[in-house]
Amino acid sequence: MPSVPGDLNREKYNQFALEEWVKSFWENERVYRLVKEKSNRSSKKFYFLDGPPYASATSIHIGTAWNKIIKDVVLRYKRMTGHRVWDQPGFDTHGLPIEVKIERKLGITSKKEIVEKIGVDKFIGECRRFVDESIEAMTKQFREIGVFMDWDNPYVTYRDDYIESGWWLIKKAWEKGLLYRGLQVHHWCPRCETTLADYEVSEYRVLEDPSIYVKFPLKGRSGESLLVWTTTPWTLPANAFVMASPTIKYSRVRVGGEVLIMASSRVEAVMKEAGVSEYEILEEIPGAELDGLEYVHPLEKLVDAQRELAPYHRIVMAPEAVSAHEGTGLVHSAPGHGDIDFKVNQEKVGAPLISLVDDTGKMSEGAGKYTGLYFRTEANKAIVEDLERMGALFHKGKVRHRYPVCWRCKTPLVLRATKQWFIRVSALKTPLLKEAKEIRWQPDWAKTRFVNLLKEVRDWVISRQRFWGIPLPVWICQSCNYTHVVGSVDELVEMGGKRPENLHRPWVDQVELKCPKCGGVMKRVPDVLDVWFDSGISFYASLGFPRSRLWDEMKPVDFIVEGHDQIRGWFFSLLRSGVIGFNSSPYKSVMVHGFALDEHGREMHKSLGNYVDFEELISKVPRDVVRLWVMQTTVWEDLKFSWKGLEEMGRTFNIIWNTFAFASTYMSLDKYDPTTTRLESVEDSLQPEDRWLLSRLNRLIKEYREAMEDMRPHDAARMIKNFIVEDVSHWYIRLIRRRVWEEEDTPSKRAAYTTLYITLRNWLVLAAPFIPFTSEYLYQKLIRPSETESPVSVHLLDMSVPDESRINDDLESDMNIVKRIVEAAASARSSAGIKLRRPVRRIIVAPVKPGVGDAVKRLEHIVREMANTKKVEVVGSEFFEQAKIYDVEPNYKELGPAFKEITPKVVSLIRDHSKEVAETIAKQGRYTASIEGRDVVIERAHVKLNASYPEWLSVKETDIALVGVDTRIEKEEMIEGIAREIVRRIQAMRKELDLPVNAYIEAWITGDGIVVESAKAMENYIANETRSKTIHYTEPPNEAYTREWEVDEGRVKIGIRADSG
RNA sequence: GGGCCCGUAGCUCAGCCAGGUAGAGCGCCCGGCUGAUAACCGGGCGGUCGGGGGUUCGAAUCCCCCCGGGCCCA
Repeated sequence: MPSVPGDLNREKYNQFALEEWVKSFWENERVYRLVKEKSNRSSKKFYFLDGPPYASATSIHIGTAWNKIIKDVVLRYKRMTGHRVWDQPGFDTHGLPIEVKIERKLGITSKKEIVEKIGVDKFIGECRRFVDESIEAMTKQFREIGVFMDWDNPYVTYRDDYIESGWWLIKKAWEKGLLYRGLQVHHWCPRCETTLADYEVSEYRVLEDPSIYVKFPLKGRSGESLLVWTTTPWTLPANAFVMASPTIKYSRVRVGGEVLIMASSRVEAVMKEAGVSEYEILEEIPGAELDGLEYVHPLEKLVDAQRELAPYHRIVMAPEAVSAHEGTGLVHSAPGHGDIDFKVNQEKVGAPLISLVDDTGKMSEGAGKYTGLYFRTEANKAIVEDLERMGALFHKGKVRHRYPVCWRCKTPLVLRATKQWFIRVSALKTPLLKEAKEIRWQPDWAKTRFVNLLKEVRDWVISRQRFWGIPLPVWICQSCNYTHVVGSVDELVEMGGKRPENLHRPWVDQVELKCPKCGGVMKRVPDVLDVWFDSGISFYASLGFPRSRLWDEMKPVDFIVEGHDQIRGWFFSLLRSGVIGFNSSPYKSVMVHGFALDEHGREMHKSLGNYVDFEELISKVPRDVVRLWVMQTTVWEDLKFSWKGLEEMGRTFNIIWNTFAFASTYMSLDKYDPTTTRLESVEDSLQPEDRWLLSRLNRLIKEYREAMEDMRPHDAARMIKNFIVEDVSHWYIRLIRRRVWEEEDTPSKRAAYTTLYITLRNWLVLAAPFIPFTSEYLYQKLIRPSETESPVSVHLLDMSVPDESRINDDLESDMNIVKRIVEAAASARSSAGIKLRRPVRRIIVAPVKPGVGDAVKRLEHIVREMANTKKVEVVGSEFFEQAKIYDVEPNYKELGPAFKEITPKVVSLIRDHSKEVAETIAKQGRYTASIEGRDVVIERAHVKLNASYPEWLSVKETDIALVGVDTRIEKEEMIEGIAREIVRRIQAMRKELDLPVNAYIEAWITGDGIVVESAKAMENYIANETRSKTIHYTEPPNEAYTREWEVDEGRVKIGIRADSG
């Protein structure tokens, strides 16, 4: 078997090039297919369902990339732990946003133009082409960042089989009595000519509207009117009644020759706004007394529809609709144009539901003289003019307020009553709640949010009056109105229809069925489904249910993960569909991720100029760097994008590379073969640091797996990063350097190699889900050449399993202590100005916490090596107490009152005997002396006591120990120190010459006496460290590479030359 | 207006669930180490833990209110 190669040593590190190499490697070796085949042979199923991104972009958002990276990490982990992973990606393809994009592209602005100018068939074709292009572009980018999913077989919601699966659920809802057609007030976009669901009404603009106060004369009370405020004059023609609150006080106010009724709390403000200063409050009356008062509508004669509404013109008690802080406390109600109006009418009035605005926003038949005028502009103007002319206007002003606009085309919306199709989700509240509570949520609060939403669940308007969507499969008989819901294409044929060439409009609209009741012609209702319906059925529709029975085998979905906006969105629509269709939740566990925001925590938008383009990102930052960086942020919290953060992560990759390059360099030099040197065979030679690293490794494997199982991938990501950087690179490799440099093939060196090799190999396996490119590369370069039997790709390995018997808490705790002692020693050396290169005689440790002394004794060799000391002494803290030098200064404030007139003499005494006084007070608390025959007792409080350590002892005090460095350098230490200075310089020169690490040289050393003397005394050491065959103490020849150096003790001239022999 | 989340050093973030002397990395300054070194080690500078109140011997952590940001709703 070949040994570990040294490729990584020779190669210059370039993460971009590395990833390109891996990309072609994966293609050439068909790695994804191999991974998939291995996974398919596993027995435990893992049904992952991809939340389909909306296919309307040519470039993905950073958040979308993060989303897929999370999924990829989880799926890779699951495959490596022996799961049969379902990894089909999906795309959401229908809906208004795409229609609007296509309209723009075609240069049209209305539904009418789609039908008459373009043709629905061509329009649908354009939508489909656009979607296909988007899918292709997005797929390319997902692949680019290393996402291993089945990209050749995504589920796509516009396909006929998917649509057919959708029909199945509508039919199911119908059979359960959950599907109904109803008249309800909803926001409507007059440009898109479709109804919008509540959640689609999400954008508001500040717009100017009229703010008018209208007089509604009371019946039978001449000169007395209700004062009504509105900002939507166009709704006045559809007025049915006026709402007031029984708990508000109202006033009869005399203005000029008439009396107006309004809320008492509003009189002052309204009069001020109207510019009326002369008015008189005649009487205050409780709101309840207004109940039932009848009025005459000022537009009654101009609007046909008012004939139907006139019988309902009275005051209705509706506190839920009335505010005492706005308007007049009397609210005009048009049940066909207001949500709350509709409700109050339904519950308390029962007036006919009349909307006087048509699909395109024009006043409809029934609006009398206003028919044909556009609601917010022309109609408003005409109505206000008429009111003014007939003296029904008390005041006319303007208001700027937030008004809802269409989320796609920004057209101001109109509230109107239309006939729509609903699913009675409100009837499913109990099962929805029950199912939601069975689901495992990460984090916990997502469940809280979800349950809160479910408690307020409302019926779902599923119909849209558009084209690019799943057609509503409802056919109605033109003669007898018999309604039938079709659940499949076969059923169409059974009902006498023809199989359409495509299930979209317009083809499906042409399918006519024969009425089973009367034999008449049945036609499809023209609506399509809300696009949220599409993704909500993906759990079974992506598997081809009900035509395929795969769903029965796979159910339920084991895992889904999306952003927290999807709690209300996809997580909810999936559950809703699951309960409608199968009476149960379709998924078992949910992970929620955050939003990708900009540096300042604001949303990234092209319009805000803070948008980071995906292509730009991966051209600047290597893929794995992006992956590990996004994965280390707490998954359910928002991700603040940061170029600086990415750059920092790039440096981590440099450390990873260096670590593997180190292993590659020395293992190859020593022809280390991991297949012949197993851990068991070096067991007896394992040093404490080796056992420590193996303990850390196995703890890592254990905790990593726990984090992954608990849906905390960010913890796992941080663990692998910290382990390789802190434990392996910063500590272990520093510890084993000496062992690795040994010339001979010692058991200790073998043990170090084996420990390091096992560690790096396992680390690659753990890292593989997160940084698939880098782990693959390092696996190919370091592991596979020697382990020739191992799989083609790192992604075909099984996830590491911890050997818990290797986890040693005591050893890890000892090592932690020793690390801190070494740190303290370094600090003490630093303050004494002694370089680490210079050996010191001894380091003295006085533990202040239990266990410290033992740890230092057990790992003494590490302290010696890392702190560069000949001896480590563990002593009691009295050592430092006794070594302390005390000094005092007189404290006049206390001395004066105590000693009065002899104070100056006491001060002199303290000054003259400061050392003695200080020490005595420090140890005994007081100092006694005699001044002019008088006994004097100097107390602790009489002086300022200072303690310090003597020159020869530099001390660092920590909470676990006092660590002292004996700074007295004898000749022996000096010689050794100088020798190390020389070695260090020869090494630097070797490197400058770019000599191979194992090349031999010849060296010349001349210079000041003590320097050369030291070199001679340490000749063996120097020769060994620098691979010098011979060392001459003469002037170097001309052909040698020569430099002059200065060390503390003098000058030295060094020459080196590669040894030819 | 409501539900949920976030706010810790100049920057990026741990720590909070299970209260016990405020941490890491980056950046800046000084020093050291170095044949894995664009690495690393020591020291220094840097904090009203968003603000206020409460519980407690003790609060970044638990409770209440407020401010700023996010998501979802009204």
